[in-house]
Amino acid sequence: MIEQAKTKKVLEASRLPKTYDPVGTENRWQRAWEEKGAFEADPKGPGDPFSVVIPPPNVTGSLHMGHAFNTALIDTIVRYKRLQGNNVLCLPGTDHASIAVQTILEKQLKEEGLNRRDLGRASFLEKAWEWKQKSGGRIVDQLKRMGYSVDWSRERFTLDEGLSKAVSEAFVRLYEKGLIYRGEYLVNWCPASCSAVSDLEVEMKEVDGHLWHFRYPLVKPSILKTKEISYLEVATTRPETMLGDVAVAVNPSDERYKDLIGKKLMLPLVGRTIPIIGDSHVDKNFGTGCVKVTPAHDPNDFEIGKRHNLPQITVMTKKGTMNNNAGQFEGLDRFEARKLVVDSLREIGLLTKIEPYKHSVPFSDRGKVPVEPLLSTQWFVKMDPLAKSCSEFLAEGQPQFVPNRWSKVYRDWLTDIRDWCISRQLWWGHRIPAWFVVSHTDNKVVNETPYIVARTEEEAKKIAKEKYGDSVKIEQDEDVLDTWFSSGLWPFSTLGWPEETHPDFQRWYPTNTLVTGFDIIFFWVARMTMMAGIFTDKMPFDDVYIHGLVRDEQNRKMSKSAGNGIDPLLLIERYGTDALRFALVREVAGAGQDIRLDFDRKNQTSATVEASRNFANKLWNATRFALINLKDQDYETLDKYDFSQLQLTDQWILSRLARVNRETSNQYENYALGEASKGLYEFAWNDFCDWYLELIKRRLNNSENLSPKELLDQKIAKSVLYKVLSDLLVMLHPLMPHLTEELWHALTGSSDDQFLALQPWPKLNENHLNLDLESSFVDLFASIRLIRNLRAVAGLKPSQKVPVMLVSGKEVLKNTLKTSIYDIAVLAKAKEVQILTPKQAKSLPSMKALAAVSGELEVVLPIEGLVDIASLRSRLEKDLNKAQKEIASLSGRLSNKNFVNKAPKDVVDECRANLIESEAQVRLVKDRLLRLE
RNA sequence: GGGCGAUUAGCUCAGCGGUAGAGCGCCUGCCUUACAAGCAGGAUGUCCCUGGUUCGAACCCUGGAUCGCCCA
Repeated sequence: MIEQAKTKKVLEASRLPKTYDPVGTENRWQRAWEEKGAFEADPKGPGDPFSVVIPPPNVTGSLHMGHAFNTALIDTIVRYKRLQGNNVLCLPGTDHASIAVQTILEKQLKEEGLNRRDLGRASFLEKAWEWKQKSGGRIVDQLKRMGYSVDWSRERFTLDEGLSKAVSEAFVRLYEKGLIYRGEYLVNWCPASCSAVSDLEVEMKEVDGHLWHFRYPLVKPSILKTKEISYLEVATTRPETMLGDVAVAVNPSDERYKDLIGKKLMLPLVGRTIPIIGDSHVDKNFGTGCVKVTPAHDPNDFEIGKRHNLPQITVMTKKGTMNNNAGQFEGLDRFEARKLVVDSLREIGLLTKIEPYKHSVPFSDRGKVPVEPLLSTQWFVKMDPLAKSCSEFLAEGQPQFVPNRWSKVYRDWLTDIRDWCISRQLWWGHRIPAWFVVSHTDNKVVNETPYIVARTEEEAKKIAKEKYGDSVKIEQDEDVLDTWFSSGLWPFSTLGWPEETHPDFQRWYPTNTLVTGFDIIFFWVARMTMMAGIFTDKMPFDDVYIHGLVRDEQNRKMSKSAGNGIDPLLLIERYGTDALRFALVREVAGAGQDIRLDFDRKNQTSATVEASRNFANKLWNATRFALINLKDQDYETLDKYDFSQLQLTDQWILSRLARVNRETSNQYENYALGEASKGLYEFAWNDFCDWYLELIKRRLNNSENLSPKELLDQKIAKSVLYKVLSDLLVMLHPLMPHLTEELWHALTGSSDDQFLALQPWPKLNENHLNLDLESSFVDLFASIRLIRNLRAVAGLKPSQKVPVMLVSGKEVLKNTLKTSIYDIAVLAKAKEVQILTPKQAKSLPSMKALAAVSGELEVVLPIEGLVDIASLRSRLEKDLNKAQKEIASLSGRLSNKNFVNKAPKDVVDECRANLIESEAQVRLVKDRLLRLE
């Protein structure tokens, strides 16, 4: 019964359509994998653990090429490990993207004429969750369309309960270790999102600006070297900040000004008296050599201010408008104020010069507006101890970067690191687990208000009561944490941490490989290693595989704002997920390099992806061919036969198969995914389809009266065909999961609840490796090509069969040709094939036959009447020329004593052999040319 | 200013000490019952420039050019 059912299925499959239709197939398998929980991991399962956490995409996002690329790479590795029998966990999830989500929601509110404060925190968050439920699933669905073999039952979201608990736990522990502090510092303020951002979220951009020169009058004019000085001239790119100036600094070694140090200036427009100070950090050669000092609005000035104990005067609000310290400019936007300050200074004659000036301006990554350095009270993580621990791990090779050069980038960043501002003035995110004892400061939160850091409100309240009495009133900090704070915990928070006895954590932590782009090494990779170092005493992953960016067809970075993204879903619709995945992986060489994806915007086509789709179709048809021939189910496993019963052709393809098996698994293991895909492509298309399948067609031919020997031979061919194809499908599975799953089912007749994805990697049979045999097949193929080429030169019709004579004095070659005489006849469309020694050939009557020479093989097509003498001669002359050049080069090298003495023996031997061969060829070609006379 | 990467066929890229490769495109034939999304055959290169090391350099080392990225 079972046999019958199996047969029926295969028969159906043999009626596969001629072309592969990816979309339906892919959806079907994605559903099947998910429904059957094929990739759900079991911590008690067999095999060595192998775990990967995916870089959680932003919950607001939709699938772009970067995700597709990252997914293709991770999934290839993960599926390979599964085939290798590892106990694999690939854990998916998304992150909450504080700023991005909040920006979207506030925009929506604004359209209704509201802001978040009108709504209140609770209802704002309710709305945010609602929005997340609605749109957050999109990216997940799109990841599923990539065929991602992750464990969806373990999907996490950075704001879910467990991860939130991990975040408070991490915060509290860092605080208790003295690694988190709160204080008033100059931070990067993004006026667009009205929040502090970290240094990493600031992007320096070259901007065409101006350098404005102003005069600041001295309170009392001074005599310097008999010259009266009544003012100092300063130069600035940001005139509006002069309202907050508290000093002018000069270099103490600057002869022009050093005697003025300690004197006072009158700050124009404000009327404040400010000192002239000496600070060796001032660059004498920049501008006028006098620097206005605004500690509350410039990082360098902040440092100068600290060194000289200067006051900090903030002149702007958090919205980027001028505050009441700006006097008449209060209420103006900072850029409006800039204009008016300049105008005012011009009016009173203190503006002396405006020069065009190119300079770097910090922009907020998210808000896309210039960041304002602003004094503000924020929470910070002390980075030094964390970074130091990472550096120590790195010195021991942990983690291992692939390619290794990125470890230097990572290391350099760790060694020169500044503290991390982690508080954000937003609502969507992890609220900071700190409670202010507001009753202590008149029910207000001011810098002096004491606070309690605790895991929960109850815990905070308890501590507060103990310290401040029962009537104490506490209020939680309004702010949330940087999204990257929670992302930094991702590799262990997703596995159950802080509960370290969690089976997932026990089984799969630390994870094995992290796969991500170089653009987030600092943002994410380094944050994870730092957090893991302090909380788990381990690096969170062994290897970090760094990949590049996918660039557009003009090699530009794809970006939303430039609108040059190539939509992966469009390519999936058109060519299939497997084609896209294969195309992306195939472009990768080594790792870390950007790849360029070819794309025709007008027709929305991609030749690269199309080529991969064609490859998919090739496999589809190879399998169709197999199914048609295997429909009788009369093939066996190869161990049923004595290896010597197999034909050389079978032995050859099995040798190639074994070699590809070994090479491919090495490549997968070593992240050489591009190389693996190229190797499999070549094997599948060239060796298997172009040669092996063609070679066995003759044996598969079903004629009525086959001899027992022929029958056996046919059965063997079928068995080898089955073996090679089924192994190939397994090896290709990590790269083209859907197609191979489909074809494997068709080929093996496996039931629907069995998956190729869960099969073992084919066992490598070392005994099948036979390099000599492979090389003699290379000769055989070359001979066949030579005949085909001659046929083309002669303009023979494909249907026209002609006799062929192969002449060679080389025994090995002759033997190879002899055993394959029928194959040559079929593949080169020859009527009869004769293998002759040169002596035998000489004794034949001389004729103007079609002939060509390659090495020590001479091919003769004795078809006098049809020969186009001219084109034949030109071909032979070309060969002669080439061979003579070869001789010149080789004999040149061999006559060089240094070469013969110093080069390795095998190189010299090869050189000699080649020379002999070329000389033989020249003789043969010359002889042929003579016969054409 | 410091660092990194790239420069090889018309295009996209492999190769990284032993006579230059692939895919796409191009040219010529083919609907050869697995595949025209295919088959067979073919053409195409101062391997950016410059010195040097070496018997031998696309590959290693000097110096430079161009393009791109990161950090300040």
